[in-house]
Amino acid sequence: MAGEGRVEGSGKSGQLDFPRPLTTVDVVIFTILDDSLQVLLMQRPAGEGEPFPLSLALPGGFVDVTKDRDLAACAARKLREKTGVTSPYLEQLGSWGSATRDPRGWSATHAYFALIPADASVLANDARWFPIRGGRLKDKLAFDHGDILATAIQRLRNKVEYTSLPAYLMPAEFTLPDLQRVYEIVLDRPLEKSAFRTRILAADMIEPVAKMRRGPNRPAQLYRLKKGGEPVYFVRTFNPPE
Amino acid sequence: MAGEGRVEGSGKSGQLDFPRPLTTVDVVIFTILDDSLQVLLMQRPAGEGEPFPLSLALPGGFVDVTKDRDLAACAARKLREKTGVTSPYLEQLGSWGSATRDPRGWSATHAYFALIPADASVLANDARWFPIRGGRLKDKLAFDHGDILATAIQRLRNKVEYTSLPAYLMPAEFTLPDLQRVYEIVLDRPLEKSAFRTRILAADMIEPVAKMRRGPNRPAQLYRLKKGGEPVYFVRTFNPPE
DNA sequence: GCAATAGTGTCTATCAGACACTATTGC
DNA sequence: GCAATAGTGTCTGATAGACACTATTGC
Repeated sequence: MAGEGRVEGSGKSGQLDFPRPLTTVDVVIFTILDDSLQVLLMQRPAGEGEPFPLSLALPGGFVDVTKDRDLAACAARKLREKTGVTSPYLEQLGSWGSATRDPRGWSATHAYFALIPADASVLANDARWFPIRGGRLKDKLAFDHGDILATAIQRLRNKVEYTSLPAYLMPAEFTLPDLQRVYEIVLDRPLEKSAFRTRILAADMIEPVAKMRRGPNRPAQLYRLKKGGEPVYFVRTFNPPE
Repeated sequence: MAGEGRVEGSGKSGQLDFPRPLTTVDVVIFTILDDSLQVLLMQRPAGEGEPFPLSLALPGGFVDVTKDRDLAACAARKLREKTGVTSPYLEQLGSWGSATRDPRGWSATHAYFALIPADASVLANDARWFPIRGGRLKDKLAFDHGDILATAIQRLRNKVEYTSLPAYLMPAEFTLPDLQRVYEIVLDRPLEKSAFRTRILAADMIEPVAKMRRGPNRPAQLYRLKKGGEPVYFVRTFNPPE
């Protein structure tokens, strides 16, 4: 079998002379597009010996020990290569490793999840957005990427209940109803306008700009994210369960 | 230098013919002992070529691709080898990987954290409990284990605000004041007795056993964890911040 | 004026915090 | 009775939910 993963004997130290698992990084990249939550997926290559040829998969790949200083840099590089985005919200999601998840051998992936505004990205040729409907993706994914994506969706939904994360999905300027709509898309349920506004404004995370969005109705105040970038944690979730 | 980490050429597939990072798993094991939160640490071996000889470190080590089916099994094995505990609360904490964290080369560790009752453990010879005072450990640790431990403490404290995690630190039978004391130790602040009892009982996570703890005062009802094992999430944290 | 959306106010329910109060044991 | 700890009740404050109400635009 190809790629046994035993390191070259070092002579001196027997310590390191044993098979090493493969090490990869995958990134779950979310955005809001067409009024729904979408995730960036790629098609696997079709080359000889490639696992899951032509299947859909999360963007990711092997850690390059010559290019990547650390795991977060590796994830940021993959995000940049696929979307051109350089300063996203990027959070570690967890790691998945087992003897069987990759047919090439024992492998472990470090998964990250990123939130970006759709209008800030220029996609690579082999990458496309796929909508998440009803909290799930229709397509099957390569490896255990379906599990990783499900975990990412769950983490996102959970955090949206009590944090300002959706702010990172917004364009530079947005209105409060825009932001509420994004919360509702991610949570897949309507929120109370009054409670929503009170909470967001109390959190002191956004500031008004001297512009209004005009339309066929009353104009809405435009806001932008305050500097700082740290997500805000609310003290209560939006809805007591049941 | 020893342990370059380049895999043996496979001939067929050039894909896998590049250096692989080292892959390890470390476990942050907490318990309550002597009325304080404690973490299990080991002394690093002193052998030739060993990094951080004789320093304190988290229990952990390389993934054994022949013994470990997956990362969680590897973490459970290390916990079992050091404490004898077989069914702890075990949660993934995150992963740390960089070119510089291990002098032997690019390495990535998958960190877990475990909660066990002190009375259920029989420590390995080279392992000892170390108290965490004021939310920190006095000693410096090997590698980046200080960072990992700090993250684990923060995660534990954060989750204790709104979950039933401390229940996994308790012996089989305990009273409500016992449990409250453990919450207070982890959070390092006193809690209101009345609110605490209301919340815990409403969470339906423990059940009374037909016994009381007697002492030089009013006896206290003994409880045990209900079957199921899943931690309970409360809808509000204990204390609104400030 | 009317439709449409932005934004506010008012009432209620829930639950943590504070704290006083009662209960049950050993001595 | 007294000390000590277990356990309960009562009031207040913060905030989400529900929902009605006002505000400002285009047509």
